[in-house]
This record gives sequence, C-alpha cells and structure tokens, in this order.
Amino acid sequence: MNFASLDLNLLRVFDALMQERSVTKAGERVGLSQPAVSSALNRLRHLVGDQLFVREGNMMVPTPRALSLAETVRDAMVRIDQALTEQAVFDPARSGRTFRLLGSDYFSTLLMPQLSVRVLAAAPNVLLQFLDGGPRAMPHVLTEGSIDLTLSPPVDIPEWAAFQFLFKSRLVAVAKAGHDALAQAGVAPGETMPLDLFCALPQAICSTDGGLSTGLDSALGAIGRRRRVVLTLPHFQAIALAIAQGHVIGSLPVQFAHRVRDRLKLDIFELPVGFADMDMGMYWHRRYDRDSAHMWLREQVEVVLGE
DNA sequence: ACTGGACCGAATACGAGGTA
DNA sequence: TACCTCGTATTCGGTCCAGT
Repeated sequence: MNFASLDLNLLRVFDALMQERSVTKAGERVGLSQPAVSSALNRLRHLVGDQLFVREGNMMVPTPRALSLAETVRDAMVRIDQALTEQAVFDPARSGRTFRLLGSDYFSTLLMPQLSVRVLAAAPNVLLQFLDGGPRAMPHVLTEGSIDLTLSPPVDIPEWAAFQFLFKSRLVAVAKAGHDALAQAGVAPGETMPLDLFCALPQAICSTDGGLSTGLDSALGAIGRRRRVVLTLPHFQAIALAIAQGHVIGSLPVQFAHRVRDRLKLDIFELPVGFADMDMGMYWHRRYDRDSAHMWLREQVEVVLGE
C-alpha cells in the first residue's frame, strides 16, 4: 500500500459502496457513472491488495478487510466534510439540516411533540425525523451515521459512543380509571397496588421481541412471586390503549403514564415490589462531539426533557 | 505538441433471481 | 426449463485536462 499514490476520491467511492452495497447506486451517490465506480474499485483493490467487495446476487458484499476499514474511512469522511463545511457557529435560522433521532415510542411521545415545537420555531428549515428502534439497533445506526442521536436506557456502549444522562425513570402500575377489582379492594390512585392483586390481574407488557420476562419479573421472582402476563405489545402507546380497555393492567414509565393518564382515563399506582429507577439518556458517535449543529440539537433535547 | 490518467457512453458478456 | 430483467465487469473509442 503506497499512501502517496492514494487518490482520496477512491475513499469516497469506498464509503459510498459500504453504504449502498451497489456499484451503480454508489456511483449515483458520488456523482460517477457505474463504469467509473467499477474502475475506482479496481484501483482501490490493487492499492489495498484485497477484493474489498465480492458480488453475491445483486449485492456487493464487503470482505472482512473492507469491514475493518469501513469505520475509519467513514470517520475520515465525516471529519473532512465537517472541516470543509462547518460554520463557526451553527445558525438554526438558516440551516436546512436533517436531524434524525432513534428510540422507542416512549421518547417519541415524551420528547418529540415539544422538541419539534422548540426546534422548528428556531430552525424552520430543519427536517426532524424520529425513527422507531430499540437499543439493539444503536451501534449500527450510529456507526454508519444514519442517526444523530439515540435515546434509551443504559446499554453496553462501544468506546466510540458518548452518553449523556437525561433523567431518571421509574415504573408505575397503571389500570383503567375506576378499575372494578381495585375499587373493590379500596385501593385509591397514587397508593401502592396490593401485591396479590398485582400478580392476579391479567397484564400487558411491553416487549419488542415477544419475550415474556422483564426486569420487573425478575424482581417479582426474587420474592417468589409471578405476575399473569396475557398480552405483549411492542409499543408503550399500545400498552396504554390496551389498559384503557379495562381487561388488562400494566406497568409504564412514570413520565409516560402521566402524559397519557387524562386522555385515556387511567389511574396510576405505585408498584408493590422494589424496582430500581432507570437512567435515561442519549447516545451519539464521538465524531459529533464538537459538531456545532449536533451540540445545538443535544442542547434542545436536554432542555425539553429537563422541563 | 505530446503524454498519461481519468472519465464518459456504448456495447457486450455474464451471473443471479424471478416468473411463466 | 426457458426467458426476462437487473446489475456488475470489461472493453473500446473518444474527450478533457494537467503536467512536461
């Protein structure tokens, strides 16, 4: 590998190929024709001494060598782009940037309505997008640069990811307002739901993969108890709507429960079992640490959730 | 003016996948 | 199985441009 003979445009082609997995689409992305990309790929292959991409059906699949280079090249591309285009201070009023956030519907409900008001008031030409996804998707989307921020409880973070704590969240038990069994037991909203009743009443739980056991079930198991799960749903909104029907109860993050309580006519109770609060926060790739637009976005999220 | 490198469009070959 | 479509790889003849 002779670095002096390296044409940096080849890295643009490589980066586009990593993202598109197609010579034709990579060409469209970087403004070259398909043969030009093919030729560039060939020159890069000779430089690196590796095939880099091999064809599998209609896809160009990266080799292990290409995968090992991808992160470094992507990082370099972003840094060069920032160096060439970055303004001294991000100007929200003039920016046409797209900000993409990823998280569960917990955050899209809790954060996005207010965040969109705040962001679009200051930056009317900005496009704000919130994508549905759990913590598992986090490393991939942050590495490839398709997402600016992910919002989630703590996860095992790679060393290239930055984390900022936003708020603590705890679970509360939720039932339809005036739930018969709870009324008969004389339990008022705000009080602790009796353990026997909590375990006996049919429950809906939030689970994106159909799993039937959560941290709360582990806490119950530790005291030799078990609850009756009859429904799993992938979104907290759906859990709340199901609870509003009256045939199930459930547990929701306290901030989320308060947000939907009045509209859906729900009652909120304390859980009958000790369960540790969760630290909610945002993650981003460290390459954006000093990106002024990204810093501005993080500030807006922090302010909205602080309120 | 010449040379070399990079690109283009067009043509062609070939492989993979979908479909009748 | 044959055929079609789509996409990649390669070649060819040509243009453009920078360097000598």
